[in-house]
Amino acid sequence: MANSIRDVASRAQVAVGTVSNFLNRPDRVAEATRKKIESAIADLNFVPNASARHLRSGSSRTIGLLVPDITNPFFTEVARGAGDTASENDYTLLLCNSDEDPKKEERHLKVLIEQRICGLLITPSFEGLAGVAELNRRNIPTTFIDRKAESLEQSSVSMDDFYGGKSAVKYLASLGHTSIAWVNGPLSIAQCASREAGVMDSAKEQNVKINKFQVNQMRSQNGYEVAKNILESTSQVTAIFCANDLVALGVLRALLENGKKIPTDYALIGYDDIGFSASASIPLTSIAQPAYKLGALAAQMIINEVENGKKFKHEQIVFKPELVIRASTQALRK
Amino acid sequence: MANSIRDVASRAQVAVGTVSNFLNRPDRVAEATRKKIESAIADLNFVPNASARHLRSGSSRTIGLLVPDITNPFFTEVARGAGDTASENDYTLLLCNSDEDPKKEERHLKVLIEQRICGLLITPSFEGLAGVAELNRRNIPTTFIDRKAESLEQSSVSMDDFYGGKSAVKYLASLGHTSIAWVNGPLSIAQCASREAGVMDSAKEQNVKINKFQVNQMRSQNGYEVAKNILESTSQVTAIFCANDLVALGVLRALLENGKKIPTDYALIGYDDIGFSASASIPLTSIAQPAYKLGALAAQMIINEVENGKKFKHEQIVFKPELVIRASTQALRK
DNA sequence: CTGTTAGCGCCTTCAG
DNA sequence: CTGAAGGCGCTAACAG
Repeated sequence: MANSIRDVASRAQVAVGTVSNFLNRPDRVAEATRKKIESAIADLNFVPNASARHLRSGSSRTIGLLVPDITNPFFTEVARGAGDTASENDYTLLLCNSDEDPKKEERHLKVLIEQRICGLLITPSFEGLAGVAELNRRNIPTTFIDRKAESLEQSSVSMDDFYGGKSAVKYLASLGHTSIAWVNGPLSIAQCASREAGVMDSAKEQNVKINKFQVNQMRSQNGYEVAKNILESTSQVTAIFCANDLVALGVLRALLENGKKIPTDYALIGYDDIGFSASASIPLTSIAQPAYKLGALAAQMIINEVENGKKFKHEQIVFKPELVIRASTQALRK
Repeated sequence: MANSIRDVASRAQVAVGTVSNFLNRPDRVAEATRKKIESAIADLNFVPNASARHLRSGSSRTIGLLVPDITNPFFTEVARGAGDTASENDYTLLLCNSDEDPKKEERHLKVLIEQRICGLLITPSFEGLAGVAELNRRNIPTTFIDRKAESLEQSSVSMDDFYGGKSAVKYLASLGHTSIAWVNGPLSIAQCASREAGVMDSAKEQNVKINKFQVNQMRSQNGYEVAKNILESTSQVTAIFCANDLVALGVLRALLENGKKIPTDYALIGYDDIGFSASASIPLTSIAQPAYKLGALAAQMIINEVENGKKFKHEQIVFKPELVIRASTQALRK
């Protein structure tokens, strides 16, 4: 068993309480004592036991982050941001991946409760998760990432998806495209629904025709598969807008395999601007979302909430995504 | 404060010990009592406190996973594998990303010790990390992932990098290539060194000429930048082998931008076979490593070690990577 | 099969 | 500024 605060105390010839003070409020202990304790700690290789600390103090200094797909670079960036911020504030981040599976999500939530996390960061992928309601009941602060909170009792850091959908279509219209394929994920995902609303709104404004296509999961393979449908569809689509980059990359691959030229035959736009999009063989035009920043800010907000308790004011922060133009789009040639 | 085992006991009209038994050895409690306890737990929404449990039992049922770059899909797959296995065995996985920064790595190691992890999974990116030695001193089992342990006192799950390097060159030689660019990362990384040894060995056997190029970090951008050097080099290289897929994807982009055709002008091979390689616009031939399996197996092994203590036999498991042929390579046309 | 009890390591009053 | 004592929630004997 590892050394405890008591071993340190006896070796430094002081009381345990003094060692505890040294650890938590060093200013309250005299210079001389401090030195004795320091060397005792070094000699014994003492590292405080987090469980004991949590148990006694009532605060775990641990925040949970639950993402639907750690395989998606967007979320790994979110996780990096949240992790770095947590570290800087001496919090531990517990990262859980639900793989878009509600069962796994619930299970992770249970573990997080067992760990008595003091705050949760989550990108909810399903409506009305029992687990999230549970967190609420327990008064564990929760902030949404990439999804606006409906309630003012809760913080969120999200993106303006309506605006994102709208600006992609607007941009394509400005290039002369009048018939656009829109490849979306399930409308049950709030982000997808908002982007679609933006798309349709802009289409109306710009007098552009939208052909809707749908994928069940927003992964590359799904994009690859749906591309067939686009190619076979009778309408003469000249541009394709996908609800995320993974899907767009899959579509891109399918198009190229079918001998299509990008951006000549089709203009292609993705969403998220993950790193791979810039380095794709045909660099992808995309709607950029500051993933790292979302994670970092969300972590900072929840830490503030945890530390300031009732004084804390909930905020719903919404960023505007940004169109990043690369080689996969160009003006329509008649 | 949340409900405790005591609240459950009093509501169910039993002793705390019985509730504890119910939680940990349900078979020792009678059917009737069990039901009473179950409903009390449900009524009170009781969830045991992990910290208290750990403190008392001496085991945290938490394993740490420290990776050098969570942004690399290879490692996110490793993490998925380890996380799933941990979950299945009722362990918690604490995932830490060092971003290839020794300082961050040491800091995370400290946190992991505070958490009293019962085992560590790590892909060491630097030699002689103080933190790892520290873990040893504390008798915390450590298993290496993707890196063979030198000591028989330690387990590891790794890949045969020599074989991987060798088989890529052999394959290219079989296609008729006699002059190959080999783009490697720092030789201080054990994997890179072994792959290079394999490359050189095979080159000698096959009578193939190797042109070495080097990147400082194994990311896409680095590959993109090094491609210039390859194009400008005087030797008439016809094939390029990169030490990982990220680098290869960067090279690919640079080549295409310079009007080169793949695989006609250059055959290109990567390493790792990350998901994006299959969906790259020119699907990449690659040396596949079963990342998910590495993570899952390593987690299983460390759990066995934790649970079987001294009886446990350390193993150094080495997988052979597999050549996956896709569109980026073809026989050399004279 | 169930109840009682003594801590696990630490923090926090509260006296000195 | 330092020291003694109580207890956070739980588990593991042990006694009944």
